[in-house]
Amino acid sequence: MTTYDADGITLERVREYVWEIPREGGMNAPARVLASERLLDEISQDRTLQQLRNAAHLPGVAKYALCMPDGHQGYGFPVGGVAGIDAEGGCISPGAIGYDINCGVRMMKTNLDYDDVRGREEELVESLFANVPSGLGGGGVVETDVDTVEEILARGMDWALEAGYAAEADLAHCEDEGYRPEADPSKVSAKAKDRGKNQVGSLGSGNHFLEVQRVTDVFREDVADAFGLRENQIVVLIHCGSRGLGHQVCTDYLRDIEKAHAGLLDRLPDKELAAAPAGSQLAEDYYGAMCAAINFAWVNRQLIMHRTRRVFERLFDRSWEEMDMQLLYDVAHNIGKREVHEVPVDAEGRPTGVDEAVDHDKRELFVHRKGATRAFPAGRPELPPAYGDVGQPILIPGSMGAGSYVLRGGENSIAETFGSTAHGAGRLMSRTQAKQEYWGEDVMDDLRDTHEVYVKAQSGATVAEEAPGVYKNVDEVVRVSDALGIGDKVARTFPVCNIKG
DNA sequence: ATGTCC
Repeated sequence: MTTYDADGITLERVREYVWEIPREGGMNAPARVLASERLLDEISQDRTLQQLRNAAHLPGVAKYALCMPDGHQGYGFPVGGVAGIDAEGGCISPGAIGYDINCGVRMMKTNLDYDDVRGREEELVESLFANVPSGLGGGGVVETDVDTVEEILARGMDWALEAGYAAEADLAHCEDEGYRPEADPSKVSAKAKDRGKNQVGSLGSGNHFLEVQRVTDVFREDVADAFGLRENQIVVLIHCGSRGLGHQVCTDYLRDIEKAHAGLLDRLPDKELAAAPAGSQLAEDYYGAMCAAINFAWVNRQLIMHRTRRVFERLFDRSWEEMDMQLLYDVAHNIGKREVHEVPVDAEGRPTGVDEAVDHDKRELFVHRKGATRAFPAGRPELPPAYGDVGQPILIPGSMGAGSYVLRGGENSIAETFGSTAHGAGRLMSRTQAKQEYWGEDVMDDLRDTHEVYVKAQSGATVAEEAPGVYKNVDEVVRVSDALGIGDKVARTFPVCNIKG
């Protein structure tokens, strides 16, 4: 058997690009890493593998805990981690969903070509930067009150439609139609709502951005046609989350769960994995609050897209409808969701690790995707009609120097990964290390001079933190996803201009 | 990711 040794953790090679940490000790299931050896070399440099092994200790983990090809260490649970956990006898863990609840990305199409924007990049980047709120702290497209925040939390994209910031088609092209009906705004703290009220329609900071891109390659012509993508087309990618509101929801519930379920926590290898048992009051309350923060993030991205349409209308002197600025899709990167999957079950019929299975059956799970994208294939009823025959669009932001990818949900994703794939290139180094290696102005000069990419940011430090060199090779991440049949390559894009916090 | 410690 081929094995891979990584500082105390031995992985067994199951087949090409599939590595397994066998079940041992307190693990409730094995763990799997989906990666090439080259990516595994990078993944094993930080605490990702330990965190993945720890995640397999969560009660009710079904089949195996997973790490996607872009995985790196996060708070308690890897970014790029996926766990399907029994929604009846298992648990829900905020750290396995992430602080930035429904951090995600959407792509808006246009009927413009690269030639239409060439020579006007600086005008475009200045206008976007002036009109789309970004950076740490407050300031959004809408600055509102707690009552309106509660409406947004309860109704998601439906609020944006009624308030005149969205078209019907925008709702249809979001995961879950931009609305989680289980949202319970009464379970979101006053402090979280207060942080959110002046951040509706704001990018934030860190790796969040708005990028105008051009399509450079099409790999699957039939799928690209169904998605409405073609070479040289201008598209806009928006990456951001639920800002201070979602962060506060995570903070609030981590604190409460640690206290109320200390017994469960004592049996876990890492305090950061704090989890609420399925069926407990805190599990229900956190789920309702998390769904509300998910709704908030969809509205956030919608308002940024709405403002982007206005900027394009002024610059190109046409209506957004005339420029066919339609939403391709909005995908969540950091969410937990009740989904039914076929899983191994034990003699009592409870979801279990793949080794202990006496049977397989459909069970409701809390699917935790943290830095991972849903990747449902053709035929799934959750997909919008336009994508029902080809699979859902998956958006994989790369870096400012490498470009990004559009994939489609692969045939094997349901069986292999609870219907999931990677969410980006994945960091290679910490933000602190990035700021030691790079200087923002130099990164911007280099991108402009060598790639004709125009960047404008609130802070030079943010540009240094997001320099192309801090990311893994996105081509390699996508190659593995495609080879495993969990997310198939459809098209590639390259930046034209980028604004960030 | 994040009013990067109430």
